[in-house]
Amino acid sequence: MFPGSKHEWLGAELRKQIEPLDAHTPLSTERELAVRYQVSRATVRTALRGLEAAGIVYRVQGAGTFVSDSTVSKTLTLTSFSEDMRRRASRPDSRVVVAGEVPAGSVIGGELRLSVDDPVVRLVRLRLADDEPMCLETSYLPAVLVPGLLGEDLSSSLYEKLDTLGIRPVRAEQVVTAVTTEDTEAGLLVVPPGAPALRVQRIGLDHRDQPVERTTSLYRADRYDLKFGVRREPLI
Amino acid sequence: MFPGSKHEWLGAELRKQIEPLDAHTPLSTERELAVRYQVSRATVRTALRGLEAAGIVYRVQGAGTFVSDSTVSKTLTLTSFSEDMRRRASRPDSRVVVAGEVPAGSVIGGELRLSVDDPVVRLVRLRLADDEPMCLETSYLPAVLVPGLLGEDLSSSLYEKLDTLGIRPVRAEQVVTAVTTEDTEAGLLVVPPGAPALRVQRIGLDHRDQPVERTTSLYRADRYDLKFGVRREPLI
DNA sequence: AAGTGGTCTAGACCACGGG
DNA sequence: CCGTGGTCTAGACCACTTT
Repeated sequence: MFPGSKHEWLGAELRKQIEPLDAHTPLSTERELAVRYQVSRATVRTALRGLEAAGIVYRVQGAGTFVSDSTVSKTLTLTSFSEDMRRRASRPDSRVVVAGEVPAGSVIGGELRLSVDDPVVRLVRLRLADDEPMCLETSYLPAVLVPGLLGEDLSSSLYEKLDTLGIRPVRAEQVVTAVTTEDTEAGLLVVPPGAPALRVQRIGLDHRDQPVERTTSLYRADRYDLKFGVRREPLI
Repeated sequence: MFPGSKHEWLGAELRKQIEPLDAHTPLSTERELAVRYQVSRATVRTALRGLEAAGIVYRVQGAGTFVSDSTVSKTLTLTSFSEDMRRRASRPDSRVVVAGEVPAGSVIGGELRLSVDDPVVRLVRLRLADDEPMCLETSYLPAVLVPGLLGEDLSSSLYEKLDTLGIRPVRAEQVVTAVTTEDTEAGLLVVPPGAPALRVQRIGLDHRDQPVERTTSLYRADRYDLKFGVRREPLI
């Protein structure tokens, strides 16, 4: 009751109870849960839908709801490098390579829905995990949205800083490609030139579908992979 | 009313109407739609949730529901190579490189939840798009699930064949990495040895969370990228 | 203040799965 | 057959955005 809605609370509660259970263990039925937690069945279903979307349970019509066998990963969600590394039990860090304000230009301007002359903050950072170079990240942000950002310490989480400014990407569109590293990139990542890398280009959008961030991440192929779940039909 | 549920029908209906609209155009309110289509507001919300999950609309509490500006792509769903290529307006084809039955072994056995001695069908195919090599695909399937598969023409869609056998992956767990091609792979893909490639390893699961397929796809980096949308929090 | 989407209820019937 | 999750209804109140 304290923070959010009933279904959110119930979802968190069930999550805790499910944690130690083996895969394919059946949960209580929706009707039982509704009685036990003194909520309507619709609320139970909303909570379960959240767990299903998170890859924690699966449901079979006519049979029941069961604990998922998630060997690989939870459904892909939008995360920052810092969050990602902490989840992998690594210590994230970063070194700022370039930080400054430049005109958007046509490519970045188009993607962030700005004019070519509108100023954007450009930020190139080398991201480290446990002091090892992991990823070279180039971010562009509309300058009007992030006043004073360039005066701050940029070696910690950018997403946390944006959050304090009221900027919260809730959705992103990503394009993933395999590339071989150029000389300067290879030098920064401490790999031989031509070593393979995973290039992830992301446009972050806020709750009104406005672009707030455009980031290209170049990950060392030997130290990074992208794990995620997909569904045949989007969940409804 | 003909094929499925009301919310499915309504979702498809709204989808058609939304198609020509500009991004950020507001839809009718949920209450209006409920009256117009003679359904409850809950049903309208179910339909809209589907469109939201598909990246077609976004909703802002207190303001309304709006057409998404999807420059890149719809949310990632589980698709076969054939579907994927047709969506990219390319003509898919394939050449069978190897097809046979082998013992699962510890790696494949573990992933498909079989014993090391259980037989699996191994299928290596070169996938073409518009007659150009695109991807080298190695699939493993539990042999008991696919009797007679090896006697059929395997150059068309594997997923369609599986479907006729009642095998339908609804979910998959994927791991994407960047690699450089080995000599034999490079030869089949017609790229220089050492050329970059995108490696997608997938375990397909049916509606009961049972593994039914394990496929490794090696895509030419110069001809393929992976586009998808992600959300900060899973949709509920 | 008015209107929007978000949450929640109590009830009903349907489609499917298992004994 | 019975019990399961899936769909649907009609209504209510809340949190939020806009005017």
